[in-house]
Amino acid sequence: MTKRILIADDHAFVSWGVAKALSALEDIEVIKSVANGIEAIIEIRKTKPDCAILDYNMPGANGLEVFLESKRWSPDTRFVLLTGSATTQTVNALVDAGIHGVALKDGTETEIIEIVRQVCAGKTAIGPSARLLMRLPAETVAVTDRELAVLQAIARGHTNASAAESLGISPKTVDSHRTSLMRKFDVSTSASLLLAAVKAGLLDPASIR
Amino acid sequence: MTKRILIADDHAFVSWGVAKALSALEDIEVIKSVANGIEAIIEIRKTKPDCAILDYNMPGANGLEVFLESKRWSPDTRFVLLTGSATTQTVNALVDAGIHGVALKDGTETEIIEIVRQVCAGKTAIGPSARLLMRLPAETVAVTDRELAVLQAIARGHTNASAAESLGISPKTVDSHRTSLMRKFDVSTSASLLLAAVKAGLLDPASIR
DNA sequence: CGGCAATTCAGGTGATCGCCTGATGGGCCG
DNA sequence: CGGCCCATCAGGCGATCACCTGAATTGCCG
Repeated sequence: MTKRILIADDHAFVSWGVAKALSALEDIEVIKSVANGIEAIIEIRKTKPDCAILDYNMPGANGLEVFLESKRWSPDTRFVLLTGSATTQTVNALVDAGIHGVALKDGTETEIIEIVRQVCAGKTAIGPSARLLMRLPAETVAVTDRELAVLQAIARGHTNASAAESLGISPKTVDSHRTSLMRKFDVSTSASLLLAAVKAGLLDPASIR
Repeated sequence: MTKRILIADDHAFVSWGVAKALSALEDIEVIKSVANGIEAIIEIRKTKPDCAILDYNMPGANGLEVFLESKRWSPDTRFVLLTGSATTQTVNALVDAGIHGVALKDGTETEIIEIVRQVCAGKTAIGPSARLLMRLPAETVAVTDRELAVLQAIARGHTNASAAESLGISPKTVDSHRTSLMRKFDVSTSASLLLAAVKAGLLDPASIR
């Protein structure tokens, strides 16, 4: 029985290469390639493929969002994350959300093919390189909602006082959260706190402002 | 006459996909694929290909470093940058350095093929998407050597005083440079200064510490 | 129900920052 | 040679930060 596969990746080379690789297999047919998250959700809902290969970084919606939304509309579709820049947090979030397979783009082409096959066969498959990421000293800093809000306010250039105003709370509360964050990240200045947050994947420099 | 091409990319899918695409052409032969910068330099020096396709982000040495080093040993080789995450600064640096072609990975496969063909033919080719990047409001903030040193010190968590000590200058001098930087970046806190520097490509969060 | 964590806020203190003016010397360029 | 920029440093001042203790409220989980 031929498996119908959808590929969602905004990098033409990757989707093209993967499509070529998978098309060479007899029991697999690539029915669609899309280049952004929104389109991926729409197409998965419409075509209900047996398997969807998702990039994480896509315009419109990221891999996690596509996965969560799409599986509501196409519960029988199995999902493989194929990402180039995966952090421990990203992989963990995807696995926690129940994704069926994870592969990194720096793996070999046989690696992803094998993962897709296994996932299509109903198994769960985490690629060796992705598994390595998960084993890493989790370095997971638990940040609460309000702490994150304060973090983003500081990133926008706010002082304690102006951040307080924009969040509608007392400057002292902002101070509390900021101090708490600095303790968690083991830094002693707001400046290096931001850098640490960027490194931890909590802040995206490009998306501020 | 068949062109001998080398591909350097640490993403297996990309190098594999590009190799497949180029191999389909009659007058092109992919003689080698490498996955890191050091290996790229060695192989280019050894094989002296007609054309080398370089990723920017690679372990060992980045695309710019590979280009600068390799052209000394193989002056007749023509170089194409193929990158997924290009900033205005990156592209400009490469073009300034005299690279022959620039293509982004989010382009179509025909785009890169066309660029490689043109570069092999002796022309200079900048892909449409890369050209778009260069047209962007250059947003180039000129930073002096000492300012950059101060910036990195702050990024490492130093205060004015401790940064001064590590640089062997007066705290007041550090203060001057930091103030000057904040003026240039149009921010009013050290924290958002760091974020702005990251956005501008002057700091790499991953490489601090 | 009782502990626990998150969130909120207060008061206080010393260190540091952000920014100002102003000065000195070196290097480059027309 | 006279600007001009860079790097160096000084003094000073008000705002802000970094960090402390302590405390009230809420909601969740066992």
